[in-house]
Formats: sequence, structure tokens, C-alpha cells
Amino acid sequence: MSRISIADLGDLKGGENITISGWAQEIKILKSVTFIILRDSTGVCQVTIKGEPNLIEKASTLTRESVIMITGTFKKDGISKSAPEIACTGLTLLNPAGTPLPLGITDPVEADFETRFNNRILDLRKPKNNIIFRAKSSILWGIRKLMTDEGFVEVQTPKIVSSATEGGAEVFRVKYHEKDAFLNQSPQLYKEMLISAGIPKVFEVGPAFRAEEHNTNRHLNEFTSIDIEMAFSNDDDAMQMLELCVYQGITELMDKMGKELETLGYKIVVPKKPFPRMEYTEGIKILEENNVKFNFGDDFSSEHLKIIGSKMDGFYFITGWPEQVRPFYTMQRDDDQRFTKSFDLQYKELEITSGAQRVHDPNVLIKRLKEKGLNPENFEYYVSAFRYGMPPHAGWGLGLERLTQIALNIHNIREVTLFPRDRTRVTP
RNA sequence: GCCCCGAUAGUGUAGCGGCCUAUCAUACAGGCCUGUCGAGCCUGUGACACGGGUUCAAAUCCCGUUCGGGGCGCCA
Repeated sequence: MSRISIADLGDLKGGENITISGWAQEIKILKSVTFIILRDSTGVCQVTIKGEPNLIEKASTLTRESVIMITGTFKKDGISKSAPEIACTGLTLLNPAGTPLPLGITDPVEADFETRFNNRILDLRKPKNNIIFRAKSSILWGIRKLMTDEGFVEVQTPKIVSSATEGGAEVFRVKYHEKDAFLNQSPQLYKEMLISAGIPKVFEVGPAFRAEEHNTNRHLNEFTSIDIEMAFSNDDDAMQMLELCVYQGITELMDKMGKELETLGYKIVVPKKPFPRMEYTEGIKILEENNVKFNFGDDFSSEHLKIIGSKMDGFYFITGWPEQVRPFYTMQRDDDQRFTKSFDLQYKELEITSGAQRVHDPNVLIKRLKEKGLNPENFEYYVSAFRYGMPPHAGWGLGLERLTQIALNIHNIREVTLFPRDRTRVTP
């Protein structure tokens, strides 16, 4: 008589003695019968107590969300309309829950963001929230499987670093023994160095830190970045790999969890390949057609991307960005130095990936660093990797939370983060 | 960093100068109830973020603080 999960009750014939454990979601005591709605990670079932004054006595002291173990007989033809039914023969309180709950799991009232994230573990017990993280895991698994099949090596690079990656974004400062250091904004420089180290296909899934004091539905101060870098490749190769990744991630999600997600109100749409591509200059044309003023060399704002995104269905690339808006390591086009061999992957107005073919000539790299107002001396550890045979290479960085947000159509990025770090929140 | 908006029981809300000894739902405690399934019914406990000010009178108006929500910039 071992423990069984609620989802597996469906495989039983009826009449078996079983043990089942989980949280007491609701306790209803009527005159002649007592019910406990029991929830585990796989579903809910109804535990019925009839007669048995001992058990009723025990049940009457239970509080919602207490952890209990039930033994009983599975009833194939239970009377319950909503859940499989178990006739209770034993009830053990494993750990009581305090009362009242700061956040009811099944209460009809919605809680505010603040309340939800202050009591995140209770919030995550709600199936609709809980499944988000199985979905995120599933997407990531789809991508990991693809990358590994394609011969990529998963690596781990330092998160405590001595210089800011790109000069632009704000960085968190940390004390590192007697030195000052920073939390890495991106594995960019390290994954490029690994190309020179003879690992021609690398990928990393890890945290990235940005100290910007943003307050939006799509920014976190700590997020998960999926980064890849591939040798002897150009921007087009990187884009094809990216397309495949997004496709495989969402396909995996759809195959493994599509039905389950649907019952909780999520609709998964697997994107069609190839994703449409649009030049930066075509974007400008769209804006001009909509009577929006735009200066060549500027980045598109959210408002601009809303207009451009409304013309596109789902995922699309914006390519050919001007060099002013791209980092120093981005390669310029041979035929026109004003433009770069770079791309963003967009979904409507949301940017989920930024990538490019990179500069591989160390002299060009130093020139570009200076042009961007950065001191090449601070990047010597990086540039030196380019002096002794650096292959041409390309890659990108993809925001896992943003991809999950899109796949599940969730408005706020904090919802797809277990314990989000935003402008003010450092706990839990 | 900038611009809006907000803060009332555990949770979510109503009230927007005197009728507030503050509404309702839910939760919580107790009771009733032939099997509930958003169960139902009865009783009870429980709140105006903080500090100043205006006024005969402040939950309500003004200022500040703290915290939160949305948007912008920036980006993944």
C-alpha cells in the first residue's frame, strides 16, 4: 500500500486500498458525512468520511492547507461530480497550516500582486500559477535537447566579473574581497572567448543581472538568459538556429502539456517557420506611412514597435540595425558600414532576442571600443582571445522569461518568475 | 530617473467633509443542516498606511514620508 498520486487514480479498477498525501484544500463537515478535498501536485480528489466518529473528530480540527495523509478505498463509481472519490479509513495530520491563510488558494477573490508575491509559496499552490513553471521547464527542455542534438556544449561562465559587458546598461556593484567587481549583465564576452578556446558551439542558460531601475511588465533585474555562440557562422546561420530553438521549445510544450494547459485556460500556438524578416529601414517606412516621425539611427521605441508589430503576425526578425544602436562587438556590413549584421527577434512589440555576427578582428574590436567611448585596456582579457586565431562567429541571447511569457500569453514577466527581482523586491 | 494613479478587517472591496459606533463578499471562530462539490442558513471576531495641517467636525480636503500599481526611457 504505497503512496499514489491523484492523477494515477484513473488507472485503478476501484476497491483498492490506497494511501494518498497532499494538502487539505477544503474541509466540509455536514451532519451525516464529512468531505476533505485533497490536492496534490497532480490534481484534486474527494475524501469521504461516513460514520467513523474518530475520523470525523480528527477532520474537524483540520485547517485548510494542512498537509495530511489519507488511507482509504478508491471508489470507481463515486457520487462526487467533480473529483475522484476515496472512502476514508485513516487520516494522519503530517503538518498543520496556520490560520487564517494570508492568501486563500481557492478563495473567489483575486489577490493583488503585492499580496501574491509576499506569499508566493501559497500563490504558487494555485494550479494555474504552478503550471507556469512546469511549462517554463518544458520549453527549456525542448531547447536544451535541440542544442545538444546540434552538437552545442552547455557551459557555465562567471557571473562575478571585472568589467561591464557593453558599457551602456547599469550594473550591480559587488565587493569581491579587496577588489570591486560587478554582476554580469550577459555572458557575451565569455562565450565569444570560448569560440577561440576551441569550443565551436557553446550555449549557456544562466542568470543575467541588470541594475536599471525599470518598472515595466517585461523587465527584471535578474532574469534567465539563453545564450549561444557558434563558430564559422554568420548572422543568417544564427537566425536559423534561433528560429529552430523557439519552434522546438514551444513544440515541446505543446506536445507534453498542451492539453493540460488548455484546461487551465492557456492556449498554446506553435509558430510557423520561417519567421518573417524585416529590415530596420523597412520598419522606418512603416512608421512614416503611419505619419510617425523617426530619425535614422535611433532605436525603435515601444510605441514604434507597437505600430510595426501590428503589421506582423507573431514572431518576426528585424535585421540590419544601424551601428549606432548596437554594441561594439557587432560586425558591420561589408557593403555599407552604417549597418550591422545584427538582428532582433520580436513578438509584437516585445523584443525577446538580440543577436549578430560578431567582430573577429582584434584591431577592429579595439577601434570599435574606442568609438563607443570604452577603454580597450579594461577589455584586454577579452581582446587577447582574438589575437591568436579567432574564427568568425555569430550568436544571440534569448530571454527565457520573455519567451515563456509569449508562449503562455502572460502579461507580466513577474508571473513567470518564481521569486522575481524587480526594482524594489529582494524578498522572498 | 521621469509621468500618471492608488493605500479601508487575513483577502478583495464600498464609502470621497457630519447620516461611519465604516458597506459587502470571502476567510476565520462557533452553531444548524440526508452527500457536499463556488453547498446553504444563523451568530460572532476583525480595518481607515504613517506624520503634519485645514475645519466646529476628516476614512473623506491639503502637504510630506513610506509602500504599491500602471506607463515611459532602456533592454532580454
